[in-house]
Order: sequence, then C-alpha cells, then structure tokens
Amino acid sequence: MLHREYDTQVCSVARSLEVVGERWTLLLIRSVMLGARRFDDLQAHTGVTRSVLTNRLRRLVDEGVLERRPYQERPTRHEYVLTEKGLGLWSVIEHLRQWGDEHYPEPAGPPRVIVHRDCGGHPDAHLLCDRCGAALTARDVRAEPGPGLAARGIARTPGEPVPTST
Amino acid sequence: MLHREYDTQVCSVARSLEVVGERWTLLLIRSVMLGARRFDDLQAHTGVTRSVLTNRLRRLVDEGVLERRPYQERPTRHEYVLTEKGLGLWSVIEHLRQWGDEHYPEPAGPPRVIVHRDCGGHPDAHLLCDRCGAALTARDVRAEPGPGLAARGIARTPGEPVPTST
DNA sequence: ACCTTGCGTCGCATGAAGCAACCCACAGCC
DNA sequence: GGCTGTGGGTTGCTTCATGCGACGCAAGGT
Repeated sequence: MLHREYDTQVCSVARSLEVVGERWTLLLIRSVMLGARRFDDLQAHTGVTRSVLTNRLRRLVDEGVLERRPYQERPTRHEYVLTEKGLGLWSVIEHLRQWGDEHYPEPAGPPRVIVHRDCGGHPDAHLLCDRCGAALTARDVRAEPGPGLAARGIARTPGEPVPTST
Repeated sequence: MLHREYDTQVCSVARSLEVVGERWTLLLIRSVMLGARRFDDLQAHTGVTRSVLTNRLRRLVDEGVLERRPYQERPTRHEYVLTEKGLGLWSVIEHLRQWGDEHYPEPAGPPRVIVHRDCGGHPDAHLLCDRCGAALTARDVRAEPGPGLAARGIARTPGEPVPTST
C-alpha cells in the first residue's frame, strides 16, 4: 500500500496506480504474463526480495488481479494466475514495452517479441495485428524471446514458450 | 532514480519503468497531459511535495520526456511541456484510466472523459475513435471533466479545457 | 537424520518520500 | 526603501519502504 495514497485525486489513473504503482508490481505482472507463476520463479525472474514479493502477491490477490491456484497436493503448492481483471493490464504492459523498445532499444534488437497466436503477426501501436488487422487482447498473443535476449545469453522465463520459426 | 534498478532485467518494460516507474511520475505526466504545466500548478494538481516534484521534473527533462520551456521573461518563468517521446506515453496513461474506470468506478461516473477533437467520439479499448474509427494519438484528443469530477465539486485542472456539449 | 524445495517471516540497514520551514530572485506596490 | 506576492526551489528531520541476509516451518525424498 502506497504511503499517503493519491486520495486527493478524483482520477481513474490514480486509482489504478494505487493498485499497480508500487515498486515492482508492474514488473511482477509482466513476469506472470511471460509465464512465471510460482513463488521462486517470480522471485528469480524479477529480482525482488521475498518479503516484497509476498507483500505484492498478497495485494494483487486481494485486489483480484491475481488468483492463487493450487497446482499440486501433498504438499499443496500454489501458483499465481492472472484474472480477467489482471489480463486487462496487458495493454498497459504492452505499451510500456513498445515505448521502451522505441526509446531505450537493446543494441541487438528487442528482448521480446509479441506474436499473434493465430497468424504470427505483431501488435502495432494500437494493439491491432500488423498482419491480419485483428484487435488483440492478452489471450490472443504470446511472447517470445527476441534477439536482444539471446544476445545477452539469457534463458527464457520458466514457463515461457520456446521460440518457433515464423 | 530507483534504488537498485531493474538492471538484471533485459526487458523493455523494465527500461520504461526505470524512467516512469517512480512514485508520482506517471501521475505527474498525467497532470501535464491534462494541461497543468507550471511548477505550482503541478504541485497543487498532484499533491506531491516540492522536493519530489523538483526531482521528478528534472529527471523527466533529462530523459527527454518533458521539455522546460520559458513562458515569460522579466523574470524568466518556465513551464513543462511533453516532448514527442513524452506524448508516446499517452497510451499507457489512457489504458490505466480505462482500467481504473472499469474496475474502480466513481459512483457518479468517470471523473474524466476523453474526446476525439475532430468528431467528439471517445477512444475505445484499442484507442480507436468509437464514432469515426480513427486511430487516436495524444494530439487527437482532449480530456474533459466528467460527471465523477463534478459530483465531487472539484474544479478543473489549471489549463484544462472547459467542458462543451457534445 | 539430513537435504531440498516451497514459501514465507524477521531484524537491521539503507534509501525514498513526507512534512514544514527556509531561501533566493524578481516584480509590483505603497 | 520596505513589504508582499509569485515562482521555484533547497534543507533537515521524521516516517515509511525496500534491500539484505538470515532464519523458520512444512513436506517429501534419500
């Protein structure tokens, strides 16, 4: 919870930032979108400390952005999955990614490439498929490691798809 | 500057968040987009302290998101204006606004309404005009106070347009 | 018993933000 | 000249958030 919230603000942006604006939260949501779902994977993938991770996950579950779901019994183990509400943040993350690609480019190219599942196209500035024109949402796309990630010798995210040739 | 940056992250989202992810920054950019440009207006509009405001404005100018521009001489006074790079963040802000409207709605309706300048339509989930279909960017739209703002008895932002009937 | 995995919790140190006061430059007014 | 107001900071201290590293518990496997 942000210290001294934006409570003087009658503003939907401020309301949203009260939920996702804390240090590490958007990066965490990004990691979940990329396929990391388990506590240790999320920690490794973002570099956040365990105590902050615990705090953020709890908050996001309380706000209905993430859902805590058992993936095994004996012992019970949980993973974190985006809800519909959480998936609604894909556009925010994707626009941040595009802005970063444009203004802070990796020398070797984009670290990640977003691909339209149905046709292999990519989201344009309006999150329409640049190949078939479909209006894209979180469920329509997947992320692949891009040249910028390979050039750094970095493995893909746990749960992140294996790149295919398109 | 974020303490302990996301420098283990080869990721454009992380690069973007290093610039705009600090407390108050996106809210500040929002305020500039709404028309507040002067130091005291920005402070009043966001509720941020002067020292943090100074720090954030300096950072955003250094990163080329904002430009410090004189608006008078004798004495020289400056205002802060979004650059092209800064305007590129409109989509991020607008998606946060829409997400907030959807999930944290004001009882009296949206605090702000975004209007396509040319035809009076509104941006949809893909930032296309819902009336004429045009692909919208920051320059194509203006924000008006909405019912949620009026219901709270809050004045518009300094520099914010007067609402018109559409 | 020991080790590993999963998932936390805790104490302390460091850094960021909040709060209030203060500062400087300049202009205008009496 | 002195005072007041505006614009735009800076500073010192307090409070809060994050970073760091260690510790803890539960469960399963060897």
